[in-house]
This record gives sequence, structure tokens and C-alpha cells, in this order.
Amino acid sequence: MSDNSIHQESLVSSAASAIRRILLSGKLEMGSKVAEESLAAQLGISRPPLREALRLIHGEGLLEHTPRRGYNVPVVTQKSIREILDLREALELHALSVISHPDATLNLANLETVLSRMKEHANVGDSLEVISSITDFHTEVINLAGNSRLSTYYRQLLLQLQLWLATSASREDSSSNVQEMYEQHVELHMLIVEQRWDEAKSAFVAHGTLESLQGSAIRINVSL
Amino acid sequence: MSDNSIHQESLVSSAASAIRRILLSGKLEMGSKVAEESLAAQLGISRPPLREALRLIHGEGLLEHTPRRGYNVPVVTQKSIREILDLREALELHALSVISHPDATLNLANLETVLSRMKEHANVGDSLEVISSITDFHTEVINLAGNSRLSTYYRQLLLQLQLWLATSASREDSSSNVQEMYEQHVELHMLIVEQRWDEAKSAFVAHGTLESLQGSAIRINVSL
DNA sequence: TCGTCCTATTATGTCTACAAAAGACAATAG
DNA sequence: CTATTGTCTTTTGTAGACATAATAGGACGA
Repeated sequence: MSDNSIHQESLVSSAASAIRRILLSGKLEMGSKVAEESLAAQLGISRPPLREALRLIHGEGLLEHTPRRGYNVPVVTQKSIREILDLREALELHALSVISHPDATLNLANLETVLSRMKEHANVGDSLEVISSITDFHTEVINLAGNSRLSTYYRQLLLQLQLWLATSASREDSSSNVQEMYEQHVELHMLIVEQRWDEAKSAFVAHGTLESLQGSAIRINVSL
Repeated sequence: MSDNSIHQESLVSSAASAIRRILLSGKLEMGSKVAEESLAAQLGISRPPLREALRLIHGEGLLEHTPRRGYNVPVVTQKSIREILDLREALELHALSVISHPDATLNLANLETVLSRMKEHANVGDSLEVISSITDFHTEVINLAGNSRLSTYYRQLLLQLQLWLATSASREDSSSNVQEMYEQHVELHMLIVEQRWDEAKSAFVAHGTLESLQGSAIRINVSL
């Protein structure tokens, strides 16, 4: 059913994508066990390729692993969030420095595509998709720096954040602020288009604080 | 403190370590194929756990992977090196900013341990071990920032650099400059101990340039 | 002689099965 | 009644075998 019969791509890759989707959907609660056999059955594959996919996801920081006890949905602590936001700020500022370099040529087409997608999701009120679009938006900004390693790792960090939001937030309440989240990113986009770099850096820093996350759209269930 | 939980390392983990050692020893040349069966035989294990280990190493950026064509030792391009050095500088400067914060308490014991180890290797003239110590030294500096994600990713980047050095350098000639490399890090260590942060930042930036890599100890075989 | 197609071999992808370890539950002893 | 130990069940770890795709080499034709 969900098996799109993508045999070009290896079974491991598509399994990894499926696992990512499951995790980011927020249906599994924090710390819950991810058993191999049941997941393999659910995906319709055998355990060896599934185990490779789990290793992959683990490397992306979206799963915890204890040697003879299997995989678990990460239990996100205050320390984790601080680490991610700390790194996020550093990487964003670095990217903006590179981007703001005089002789850089910027292709903002992708950015606008993502933004319009975010708008549609915001109108519908699908907070999970809006959050996903936010990840894409910020990743696209980072992509402008033209460093593939930076882009890859930055996206990993944001997905970790996204997983935390998905597993810790009560999504019923968050739909109300989804419009506001979209407006914020319109603002960020404008600063980039108009090349107002100092303001952009300040805005991105303010945008990525723990307070802004708590205050904007998500009601935190875990004790920070 | 010692870990009181005695969890025996899985076969996958030890295989991954073995593969890392093989890669970083520089015996395999850039772009060469890493066949599963022969490697499994060499390590004395079967292919399933080996494949998991390969996925792991691939996630660390120490192996290339093409869907139905297997794994290869990465072919490092000029772009790759620039990306790594670019990120390295950004992360080091960020770490130094955190470290130089007034109320930070620094434990420099590990740094000195690594430095003395580097000295011994330099005296013997073992350039491969000196380079490994350099990786450890810089990682320890980053560790002072107290961000485990930063430390992990920074180390990954440095190992990618180390792999490039191992596979592209002629190690016979590099042994002569090993002493100089050690001296450089004594200098860096001093700047940190004396908390001369501005000088430290400048020194780390200068230390991590492409020119310094080319000029200090390593003869580049690939065309940059 | 060179190019192309077919075949054969090799290596990767996947699956089934077996072994071993950790956790749970029950039974017995204090 | 409680705690401890032993067994049983569940799940992870590992191995071997089979299927399939890609590549290399040889043969045939132009």
C-alpha cells in the first residue's frame, strides 16, 4: 500500500524515508520502543535491510540505540534542545555571512516555492506540514551558501528539532498560530531579497531562540 | 569516570572501528572499491553486520556509496576540502566564542594529555599518529564548548580531512615537519590557557587554511 | 580491425533461519 | 508476605544462502 514499488532506490533508502515519515508524524511518543520485527512487518520487508535503515536514521540523530536493547524514539532533554539551537544559530549566521558576500549570486527561486507551499498549508491549518515547510525554508536559506555538507548537517539538526516538536507538542492548539509563523518567514524572506543582511542576522537569531519556539506555536509538554 | 554498565560492543561497532582504522591508515587509494565479501572475510565476520558497519561509516562521510555498485573510498575534490575547512572555521570560532564566555569553567586536562601524546609521536616521527593526535587536540578544544552534537560533527569533519590526508599524502616526506606541527599546537594550547581569546581565534583561523595544510607537512598529490 | 551484442561471472541486495542475550514472570524459600 | 532465583519468552545479533543487477570479456558481424 505505502509500498510505492520504488525498486530503483534500494529497499534501505525507501525504508529510511518511511521511518522518517513515521517518526516526524508524531504518532510515536517520546522514548517508546521501536521493535524491529513489527516495523519490518509493517513496512513489508525483512529485518536485515530494516536494520540498515535504522542505522541510517540513528546516524541522523532521529533514533536512540542501546546495544542489546534496540532502538527508541529519542527522549529530548533541555540540554539537547539547547545544543541544537546553539548550533543552528552558529550555522545560520555563518551561512548568512557567506551569502552576504558581495560577489555571491543568489538563486531565490526555491525559497519562494517553499514559501508559497507554506502559505497553502497555513491556510488549511495543517501545522505539521507548516512545520515541515519551515524546515525546508531554513534549509533553502542555508543552501544559498553552497556548502553541501553544511546543508546536510543543518537539515539533520532541524529534523531533530522537528521530531521533538512532533513528539512533544499538542497539535490541536498549535493550529491557531500557524498564520503567524508564516508571516514571520515572509519577513525573513523579504530581508534576504532586499539584502538587508544585518537585520536578517538579527531576525534569524531572534527567530531561533527557545523562547520564540515556546511562545509562537507550540505548547511544550515536557518539562524544560 | 568509568562507565559501570558493561555493555559489550556489538560486532557492528567493532567492525566500524576496524574499517575506520583501515581507511585512515591510508593503505587504500582514493576511489578504490571496497568490496563487501572480501572485507567481511578479512574481518572474520559475515556480510550483514559488515553492511551495517558500512552504512555507519558512510553516514560519517568516510565512504561513498552508489546504489547497486557498492562502496568506494571517497574521491576528495577541491570543493570538498573547501567545504570542510569552511565549516571547520565556523565551528571552531563558535566554540571559542562559547569557551571565552566569562563564566565558563574550563577543564584543560584532556587537552594536555593529547598534547603530550602528540609530542611523543612527533619525536618518533610517526606522522600518521601525529595527524591523529592533531584531530584529537582540536576535538578536545571543541569539547570545551560542552555541546556534544557539535563535538561529534566536528570530529566527523576532521576525520574526513584526515582520510584525505592519509590517502593523498606521501607520508615519507611529511615526517620532517612533524615537529613543527607539534610546536604550532603548543602555541594554540598556550593561547587558550592564558585566555588570550582574540589571538586564539586568529591563530585557529590561520591554522585551518588550505595554504597551511599544503605548506606545513603534507605534499598534495591530487590537483587542487 | 573495430564495434556491438550476448553471455558469463562477480558482487550487491534481500530473505529465512538460527543463536544468544535481556527482561518478565512465576515459584520457592526465608 | 517479600525477596530472590530460575526458567521462559521476546527481541536483537549473526550467519548462510538465494536472487538479481551490473560489468567485463569474448565472439560474431560489419
